[in-house]
Amino acid sequence: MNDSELISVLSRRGIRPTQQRIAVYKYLLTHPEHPSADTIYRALVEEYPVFSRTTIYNSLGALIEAGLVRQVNICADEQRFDATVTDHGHFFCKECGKVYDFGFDSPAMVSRLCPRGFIKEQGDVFFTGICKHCYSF
Amino acid sequence: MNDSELISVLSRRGIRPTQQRIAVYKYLLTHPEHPSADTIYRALVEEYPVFSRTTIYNSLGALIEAGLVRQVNICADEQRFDATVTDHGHFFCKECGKVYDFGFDSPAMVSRLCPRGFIKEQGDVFFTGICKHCYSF
DNA sequence: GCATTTGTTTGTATTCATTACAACTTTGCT
DNA sequence: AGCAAAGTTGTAATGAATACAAACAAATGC
Repeated sequence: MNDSELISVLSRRGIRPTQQRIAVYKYLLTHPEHPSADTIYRALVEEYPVFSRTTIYNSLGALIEAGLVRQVNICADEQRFDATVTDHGHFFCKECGKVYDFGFDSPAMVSRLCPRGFIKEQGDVFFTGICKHCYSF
Repeated sequence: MNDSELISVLSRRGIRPTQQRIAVYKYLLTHPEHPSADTIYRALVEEYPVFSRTTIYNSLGALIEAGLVRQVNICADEQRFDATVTDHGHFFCKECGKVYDFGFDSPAMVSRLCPRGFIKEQGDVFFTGICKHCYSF
């Protein structure tokens, strides 16, 4: 996705396509490893020397509000963020700290877990354990 | 579960059944609404005036290590704790803020979602939305 | 074009959950 | 009893997230 496409995506969602928001969104799109606010900040401050931590949080807030980004509550110590908003699961490796995405064979299955009468807006499946790569040792 | 039963449960899990750990565990067993560390602290300090916040965290850590308690990453701002360790889901109502537990029709279904080669230690299904009671209005 | 207002960014100060640490206490064992 | 190991306590430190006010930019009205 190039910059003009990003601008139109943000505009269509009703938020002003500022340089900072575009940079944050672009970073999330190109780094699907669920970075923390701090990770995003460290990366972007290299590229744009004047970039405030607060702006990271503000931009993430605006993007979440607009439905373009999701918050992932997978680690206890810090929030992680994810530009993939379609239903998918997360696997957190206790060993290497990475968060892996995985799809569902049948997405409807997950919705079927939701109890009757409860209106589901967002669903997440979280697993914690040892990832494929760390288990080899 | 009375105190002597609690003592034997803790002992069997390999942790010393101290008064404080028993108190924390008993609180979680009798309060299934997923309290935070602070909520537990405030409640227990009433009963046992000398009770440190650090002890709450230490006890929770020991109980989690022993597999008797689970950490629930429901809110971004604070950890919640849960003495129900069998696989179950959580529904967070945006309206009333309550966290509902729900079981699965077929628990194996959840494990089947875990990607191949990844060693699952803990699984959690988490829905956000509007609960049955808030939807009625 | 210029002034006004509205929204955004920035940097610093603050909040607050959690952790680190060292002194003290309790428990288990011989 | 006496000793070592484990647990508890309170305070201090950490660090992610938020509040806030000043500076800045962009949109609107004239």
